[in-house]
Amino acid sequence: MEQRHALALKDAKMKATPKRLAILDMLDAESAYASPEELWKRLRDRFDRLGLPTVYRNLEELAASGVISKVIHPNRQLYYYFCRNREHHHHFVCLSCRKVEDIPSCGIEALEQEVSQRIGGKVLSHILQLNGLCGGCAAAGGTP
Amino acid sequence: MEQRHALALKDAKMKATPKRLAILDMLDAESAYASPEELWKRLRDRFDRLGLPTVYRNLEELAASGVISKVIHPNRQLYYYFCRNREHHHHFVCLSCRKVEDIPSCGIEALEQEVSQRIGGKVLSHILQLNGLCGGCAAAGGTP
DNA sequence: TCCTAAAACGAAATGATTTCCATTTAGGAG
DNA sequence: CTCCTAAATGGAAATCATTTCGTTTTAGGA
Repeated sequence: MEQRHALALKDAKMKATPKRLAILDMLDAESAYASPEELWKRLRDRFDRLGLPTVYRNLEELAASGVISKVIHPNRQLYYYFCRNREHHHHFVCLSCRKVEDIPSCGIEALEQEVSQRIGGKVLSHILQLNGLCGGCAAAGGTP
Repeated sequence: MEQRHALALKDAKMKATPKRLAILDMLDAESAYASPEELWKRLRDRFDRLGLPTVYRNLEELAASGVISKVIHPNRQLYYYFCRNREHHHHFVCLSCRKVEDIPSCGIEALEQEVSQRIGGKVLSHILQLNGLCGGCAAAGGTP
């Protein structure tokens, strides 16, 4: 697995430092999104020195390279998610337990086309995310 | 126009205070999204006293009532937009000049259905927004 | 093995947003 | 029209997630 991540970093032209790999590994081991501080707290005992800014920086760089994805959260804090799916897709995120599920197809390319034409401009990106409660949390009467 | 806004506030069970109405009027006069601080600066000369927290509070309450909408911005700051369109719809926002255009139909209801079924949970909300450059900004070589 | 650009440190700064509580006000009741 | 109360506001201060800074360390190609 580390090998896989090291290669992903090489593709992104980022150095495969131990801390960067550890961050990736930790995110990869979850099916939920995590905040920089949470990851930092969990990684601290694996390194005698690990700065919170390092975690922030790495997560941001990894997201910029497309290795991980950002989650849009109502509280507007930063959360990241490691996603094996390399195809263009979107996410359903559970606001209670933070589980993330892929939404494989979105018909947005067509919409982008149409909107570009109509406004005569250029669509650079789109945001599509479904928020809700996963099966378990809904059954348990969870709240966002 | 103020009458229209006062009614909208009554519908939302919010008092029609002068400042609240002024905030709504100012947003309504724009075809672009605005930040709390920008609105505050522009409204300050119309009131001898106007606190920035009041602007933040009002914008948040108005958005919660659905009278105005929030814009999701890459810089993660708060922006708001007044939208006459009372139907469910989404927005194209120009990252350069901040112009907002409606995207009338989204096929997301179907997607919500499908995802709810698949995960056995509940989709509470969805985010869909197209980011880009409007016709004018794209022609002028604008940057996000 | 060296060298250099990239990465990490951690203390400190930042700055948008929120909180607090005292004061004012809108608007329904009488 | 006048009262009354819940809602709204002011303004200073706090919050706190995130970023910056200058220095030190390190990965990895030469």
